[in-house]
Amino acid sequence: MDVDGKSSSKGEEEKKKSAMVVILVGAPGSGKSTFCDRVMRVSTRTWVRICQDTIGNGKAGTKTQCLTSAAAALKDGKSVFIDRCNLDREQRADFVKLGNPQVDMHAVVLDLPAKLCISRSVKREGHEGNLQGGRAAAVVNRMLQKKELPKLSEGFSRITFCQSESDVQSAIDTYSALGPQNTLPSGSFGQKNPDAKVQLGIMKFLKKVDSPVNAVSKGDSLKDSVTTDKENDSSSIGREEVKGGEDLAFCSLESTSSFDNVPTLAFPPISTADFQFDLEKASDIIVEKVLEFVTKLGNARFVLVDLSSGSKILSLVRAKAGEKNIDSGKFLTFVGDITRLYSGGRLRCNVVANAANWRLKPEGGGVNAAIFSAAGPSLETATMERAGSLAPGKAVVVPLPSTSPLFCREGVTHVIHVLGPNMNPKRPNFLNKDYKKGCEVLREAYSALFEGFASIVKSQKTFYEEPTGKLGSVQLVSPVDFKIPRKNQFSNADQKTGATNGIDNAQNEKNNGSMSKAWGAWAQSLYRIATNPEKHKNDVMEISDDIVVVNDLYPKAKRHLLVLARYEGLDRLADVRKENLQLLRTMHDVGLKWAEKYLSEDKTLIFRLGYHSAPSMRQLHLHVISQDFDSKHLKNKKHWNSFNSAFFLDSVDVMEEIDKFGQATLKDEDILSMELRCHRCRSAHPNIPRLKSHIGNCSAPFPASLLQNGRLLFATGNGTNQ
DNA sequence: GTTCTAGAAC
DNA sequence: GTTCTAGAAC
Repeated sequence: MDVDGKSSSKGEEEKKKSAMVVILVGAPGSGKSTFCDRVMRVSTRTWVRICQDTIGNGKAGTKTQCLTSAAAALKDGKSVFIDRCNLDREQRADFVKLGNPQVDMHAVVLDLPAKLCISRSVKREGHEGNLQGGRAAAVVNRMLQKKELPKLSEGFSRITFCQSESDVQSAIDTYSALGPQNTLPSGSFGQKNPDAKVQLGIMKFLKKVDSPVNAVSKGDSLKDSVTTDKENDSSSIGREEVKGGEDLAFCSLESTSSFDNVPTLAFPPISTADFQFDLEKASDIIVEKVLEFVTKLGNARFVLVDLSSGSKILSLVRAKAGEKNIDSGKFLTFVGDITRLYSGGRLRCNVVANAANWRLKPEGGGVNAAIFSAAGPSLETATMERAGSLAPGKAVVVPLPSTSPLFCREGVTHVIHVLGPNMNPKRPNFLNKDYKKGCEVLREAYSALFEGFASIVKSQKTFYEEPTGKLGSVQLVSPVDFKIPRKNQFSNADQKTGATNGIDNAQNEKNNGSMSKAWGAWAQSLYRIATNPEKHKNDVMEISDDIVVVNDLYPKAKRHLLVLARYEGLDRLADVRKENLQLLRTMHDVGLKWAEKYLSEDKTLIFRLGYHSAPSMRQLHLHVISQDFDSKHLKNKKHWNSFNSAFFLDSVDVMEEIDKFGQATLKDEDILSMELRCHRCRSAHPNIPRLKSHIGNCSAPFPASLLQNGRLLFATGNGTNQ
């Protein structure tokens, strides 16, 4: 195609305008080629992947060859991926020069853990760059040492940082969704602030913005929504930032305002749309209930959201809230798409309410369909794990999986499904104009919704509050309420009716039900101790608001104790997110304290603190276990390997991983059937009795990896040369 | 998580 | 014959 002529046609002008260069930045094994492949497989845009490893007739070529090919592809109006490491500024500079006012210059940084890149590089066969085997580790390490993360000032209009697999996935989604004419907002997205003193869970998701294709009009969300001074402030800041561009482009703006860290519930008006509930009555109830809970909850915000800018219910509520003098910093009304509050409106809401249907299914339209669609299929799965259906007036809290786009993009950690009364004869549970009953149910629904939100706020207390420091004062066996009180579902069946806290019982039942990963009755004992430690006075060694310490009932070593987390919903490590980091630190500190106590009593002991990748017993628990494994209860392969394979995750590593990536990498249960190896000298043994007799005698030093980073604890003066 | 036990491995 | 594992039941 000849595009050399200056007088290009209008069509070509358009085409050229939307071309872009995406420079991948990442070590070997970071997934650059996969990234390109996956985007190119589904994209409707024409992409050319320039790969230095293959550009020389299938073999490695030169940088100049890459530049020439890239320039040629751009001339053709094609978009280009530069698939080479590009780890330092100098390497990138020549490619950045390919950009011009018609060509967007982007960088996508695959900044994944070195460990992961190395293991991928080592494993891969037939890799185009032929970087395989043991050499890979050295190469990757060397390259990462001179890594220089790209900056907008190098000439990029957009940089996307990916620091976890889920970051990579959302970047792939973003680029895949780009049609031939679409552009992406400018700015730097996804880079975590390395200097942040307190790592807040919400930070993870802030700076990712989807392709604007489906974005709601920013004008609407910013202009019409504002009812409070604070909101006015933040929106005017927002508008300044976006001047000159249609899309939001917050360039690595990490807000330090405490306002952004206030737990916030976004909720749609319940029952007023399809369920045809009277707007006057509904607005009275909303204001009444908000007033009640604003007072109750203290540090939390409520946002009533409606999509249409002329929303009658919103203006009614606004007027009535004004009359009642509701603190405008705690309650606001907002016009916009409830599934895009952050990306579309700069409003951070960690909890979103869904006007659900009784089946808790995505079907129908309105808010329900929109939320299920925006959250992706994982919401449906997570919902079904909690409840199968919902009665009018009830709510169910569903933690949103971190893979959900609503989590990644909008920062939503929980969805609360709520079902209100129905005044529409064509819908189930029609109340036939019975507004006495209707108002009752609507009040109940808002109470249930706000109680659900309150329970989340409470469970994330450590996240929203300043860390309170070490657990100095240990309470000895005094009754302490569980973080989220709930009925004892195991012993008292007739309590199942009449939800005392308004939250539908279905969510409790399902926790324990027949879902894929259900906990058997035998797996509940730790959960029960964490819930009611005062009922287990004989077993409990320490209680605080956050933890309970017990001896393992079947210790697998001379000393083996468990630090239980007293948080509802944290059944195992898989449930742990960044907002629980402080809890992990507390558990670790408590574990250390006990290990030190025992070390002072017996200097031959060595301790290790860690978690099982997939525990058998419900309720997050930290094992504090001495490394003698001298116990009659250690009987089989599973016992041994659960403490002496990668299945056992050291507490120090878990905390680091949660801090960096927001979740821990868990090992599959398969590795529990691995061969039996001594944890010191790594010798293999045919069966448990032979292994046990070996470890009774083996005094070889521990493997180097265990001697690092404080994974093993020795008595002071006992050195680390064990 | 443990206990029990059939049957494989020795 | 004895030892040991692994799967089912709880």
